[in-house]
Amino acid sequence: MAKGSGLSIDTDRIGCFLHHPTVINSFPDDHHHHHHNSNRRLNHHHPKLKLEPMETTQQVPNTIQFPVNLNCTSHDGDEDDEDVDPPPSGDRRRVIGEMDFFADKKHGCGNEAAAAVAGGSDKKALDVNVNTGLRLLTGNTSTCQSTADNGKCQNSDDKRAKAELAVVQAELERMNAENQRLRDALNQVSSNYNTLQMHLITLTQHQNHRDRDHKPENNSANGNSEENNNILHGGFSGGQVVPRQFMDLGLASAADANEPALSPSEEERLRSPLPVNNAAAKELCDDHAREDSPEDGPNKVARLNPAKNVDQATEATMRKARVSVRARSEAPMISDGCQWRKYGQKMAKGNPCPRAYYRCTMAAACPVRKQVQRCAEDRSILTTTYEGNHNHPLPPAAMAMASTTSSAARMLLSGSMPSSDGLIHHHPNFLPRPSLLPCPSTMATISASAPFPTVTLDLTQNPNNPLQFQRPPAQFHLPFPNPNAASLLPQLFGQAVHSNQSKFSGLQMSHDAVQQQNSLAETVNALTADPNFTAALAAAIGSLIGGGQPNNNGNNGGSISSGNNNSNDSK
DNA sequence: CGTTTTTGACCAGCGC
DNA sequence: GCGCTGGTCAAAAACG
Repeated sequence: MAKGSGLSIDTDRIGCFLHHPTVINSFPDDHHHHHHNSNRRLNHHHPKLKLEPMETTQQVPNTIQFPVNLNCTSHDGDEDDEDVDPPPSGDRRRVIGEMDFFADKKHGCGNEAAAAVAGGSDKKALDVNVNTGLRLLTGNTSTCQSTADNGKCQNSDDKRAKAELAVVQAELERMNAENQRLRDALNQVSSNYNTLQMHLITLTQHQNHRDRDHKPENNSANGNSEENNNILHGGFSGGQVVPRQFMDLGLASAADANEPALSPSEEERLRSPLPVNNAAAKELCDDHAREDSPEDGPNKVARLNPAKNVDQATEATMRKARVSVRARSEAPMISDGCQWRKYGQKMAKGNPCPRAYYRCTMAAACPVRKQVQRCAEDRSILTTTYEGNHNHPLPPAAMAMASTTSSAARMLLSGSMPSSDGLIHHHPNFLPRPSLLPCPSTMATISASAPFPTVTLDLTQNPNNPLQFQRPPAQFHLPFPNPNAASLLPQLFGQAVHSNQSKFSGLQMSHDAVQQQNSLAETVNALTADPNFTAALAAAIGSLIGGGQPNNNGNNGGSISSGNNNSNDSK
């Protein structure tokens, strides 16, 4: 409705706006943060991962089948250096050599094999420096070399050596395949670990919340069974902890007190690895929405056209989930690796500093937006609020921030926060890796009372926080002594993500999928591995791991709880 | 000249 | 219904 008063109101605000010296051009054009082209390459061929399978007891018997030593496999010039490092003179090689020896003898051609090794053209096969067993073999080669049939023997042995080389190469391929399978298994285990971790956290929160409530009605037959059902199955959608806002938007849990228990198939889906992409998350949310009886409010629309509008509602909810990052910075905007375009600036109530609105421009229709505003009380504090999920691959520099905010948002959407008091501080016990996250609980706060579910990461409270941005020598903004530190944040994030990617290298996952697999916890791990990186940031992020749903796509952000419940924003 | 920023206007939600 | 506020649009201006 074109409220006629709009003009005067806006004009008034504009007037206010103009009276503040910080308003005009307070966000200069320095925020085109192009991708930091990381030189870090994906560690797709981790030598250790490749070699380990060969050391397993399962591999050794296979080597027995090969008549000739496998030493050449370690020195074959055709090999990928990354695939096979020159192994140390370890037990495996010795074992193989000895096996070769006996294998040759078993075939009754021990001397021939030795001759092939000794007189053969493949000098690589002579590499017996670590192989005592082959030393014995080579010691017998004089017989063949000293005979008149030496040439014939050599010719025959050359062929034999070639054949053996082919066999060895085949074995190498087989081992590579085995490595690949093991990597896949490792990835699967890692993924399952993350999933279980998140489930555990959620269940812990459920339990904690239930203990706090002490609601007698929870003991009722239905409620109890439903709750137990969900807990037993690791469902992360405990109804009691889902903020009403989400329910209204179609994300409510099926475990809501009045809701029937999940169907087996749906339980299975909830049990299985959490959604790793937007589609899956949406699907899951949609499932929930389908089970929810529409409430008044936003779901009125969904009642008219459930399938379509539930999607819309889900999208809306995902978009409204926000993650806010507060950090000290003299710069107008924190570099997060993404490209943003400013589309608006507004004076917000209670804050003389304008709020700038940006949208992601890395893809045509990327719905991600962010708001940037200085804190009224302390203008050295910059609050950046992310909202929405990226619909495009992210550069490494942006992946970590996106993953972080997405995880935080998904924690909100997964219902892993209480609904009653509206504002909670994450308890350290909820953190998967408490030792890594010695943060004050106030570093990460969740607001469910605000119009939009909001997570706030406060990076300003730790006095030792390296993210205390120094006055920038240039445009940006980071807390590192290095004048170029400004660019380190995204790179560090990117590095963290990279190191995660390496874990999934064998899965041939898409860029998105990799991101999706990356848990926030892993990100924190990687971050904390960097001694220069802020423990406070890790702590803040880690405090969100609880529901952290690794989702590449995701920048979600938010603070500001539109309702401006963030006192520091003081709008 | 294409892209980005600025900024007045518009819209929707909410409270009274 | 009206006023207030947050958020967004879009034409004009600025920028590179």
